[in-house]
Order: sequence, then C-alpha cells, then structure tokens
Amino acid sequence: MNITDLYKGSLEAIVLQLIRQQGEMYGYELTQKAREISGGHLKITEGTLYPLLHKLEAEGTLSSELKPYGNRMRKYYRLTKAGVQEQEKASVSLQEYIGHLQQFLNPKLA
Amino acid sequence: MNITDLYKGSLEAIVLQLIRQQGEMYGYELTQKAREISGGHLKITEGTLYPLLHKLEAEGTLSSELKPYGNRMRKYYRLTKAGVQEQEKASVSLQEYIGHLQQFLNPKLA
DNA sequence: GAACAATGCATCGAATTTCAATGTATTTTG
DNA sequence: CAAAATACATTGAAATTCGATGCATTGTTC
Repeated sequence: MNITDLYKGSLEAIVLQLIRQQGEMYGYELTQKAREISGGHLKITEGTLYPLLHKLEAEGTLSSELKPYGNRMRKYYRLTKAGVQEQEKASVSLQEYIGHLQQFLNPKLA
Repeated sequence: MNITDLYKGSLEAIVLQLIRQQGEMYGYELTQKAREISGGHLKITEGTLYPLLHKLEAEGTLSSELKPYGNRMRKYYRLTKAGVQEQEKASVSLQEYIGHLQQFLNPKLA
C-alpha cells in the first residue's frame, strides 16, 4: 500500500476543487498544483488526467478553451454552471469523507 | 461523483485500521463496522471485500482462523507481525493524506 | 409454520479506473 | 546544443470495483 494509492477515489473531487479555486486551469498546471499541494505524493499521470478532463467536459461539468501561449497551446478548463453545482456537492462530500476517515483513525471521538 | 466513490483508494487502509483496533474481525463484521463509522456511506460489497482479504492474506499481511459460531462459520482475520508494520505505515499515510485533502479544501493554511 | 430479512462465506464477469509507455512539438536551462 | 521541462494526447495492460448470483443458517414477522 502506497500513499499515492489513497488518492485514487478522490481525484475527480480534487480536480474540481482546484479549478474552482483558480477559476481556470490547464492540464499540465493541474498536475503541478496537485503535486505541490500533496507534498509530492499525488502525481497525476497523463493517462489518468486527460481522460478524466474529457469525461468531465462530455458530461457538461467543465468547458474548455484553447489559448495560445507563445507558440504552444494551452487548453484551459473552467466549471460550467452545472459544474459549479457538482463542485459544491463534491466539496461537501470531501469534507464528510475526511470526517469519516478521522473517525476510523480515532474512533474515541464518537 | 458519489461520496461512496471517494473511499475507493482508502479501503485497504481502513480494513487494516479496523482489524488493528479490534484485534480480530470477520468479513461480515467489517462491512457492518465500516458502514456504521461512515454514517452509512461506505458500503463494502462482498465482491470487493473478500478478494481484498484474500490478497492481504496471500501477501502475509493478514492471517485467518475459522471459528464456529453456532452452526455457521466465521473466518476471523488478524494482523501478522508484518501486517502490524504495514498497518502502521498505512496509518501514517492516511494521516498525511487527510492533511493534504484539507490543504486542497483550504489552501490558505499553507 | 412459512416467508422474509439478516448473517456469513464466496465466486464470476463486466465495467471502470489507473498506470506506464509512447508520440509529437515547443521552450527553457545548463 | 543537448537535456529537461512544458504541453497536448492515445493506447493497451493491469488492477479495482460492482452487481449479480449462489449456498446455508438464524432471527423475525405475519
């Protein structure tokens, strides 16, 4: 069991959370920000991130816009209106989840 | 995104944690305890739990003992010596993970 | 006492998720 | 100028997870 494995179920919630905070983000930026905040533990691979972003866009949670940055392109993602709702639900779920994890670790505080 | 999904990556750590606290536990008991502590959110299905327990036993993290309870059998699992080490690592990882999740939710406290 | 829910083990196939590898191209750094 | 970083993406394999199913016992309810 690797600490990296723990993040598996929470990746989507984290991505929505980061985009919400920053307003808009591009893929590579998400991988860097996630790594930074997690103290290096959450290394989102491309094979995980891009399919996830595409799925979220297909579902109508995210919208994207290509913007040139010098000679290369960045694909910026932001939350749609529906996405904001989704993110808010995800945020509540995350907080509950954290609370439950703490219960598991420290069942005395029942 | 369902709150249940969040638990995916942390299932193994939670199972080890519960067995550590209780000394020994059988499969069905684990599903009930997990559900209870998570306020009903973590419903570990049999198709998930039993393969996981078997894997952990095959790896030498858990050992099992069949004990009769009335006319039916319960298969009790406990941590091996190696399993205790594993569990301690998992516990530390879980705490770090929780800390990181809180960072994602509340990045001000950097 | 018959039916149904709960307890207790388990497997199986499908679906989903995730990783590692690979590909292309530009920009920055040593 | 070569290597590392930036930036997009796909693909196939591996791992995980779910839902359905199966079997047997025990407890509850009508």
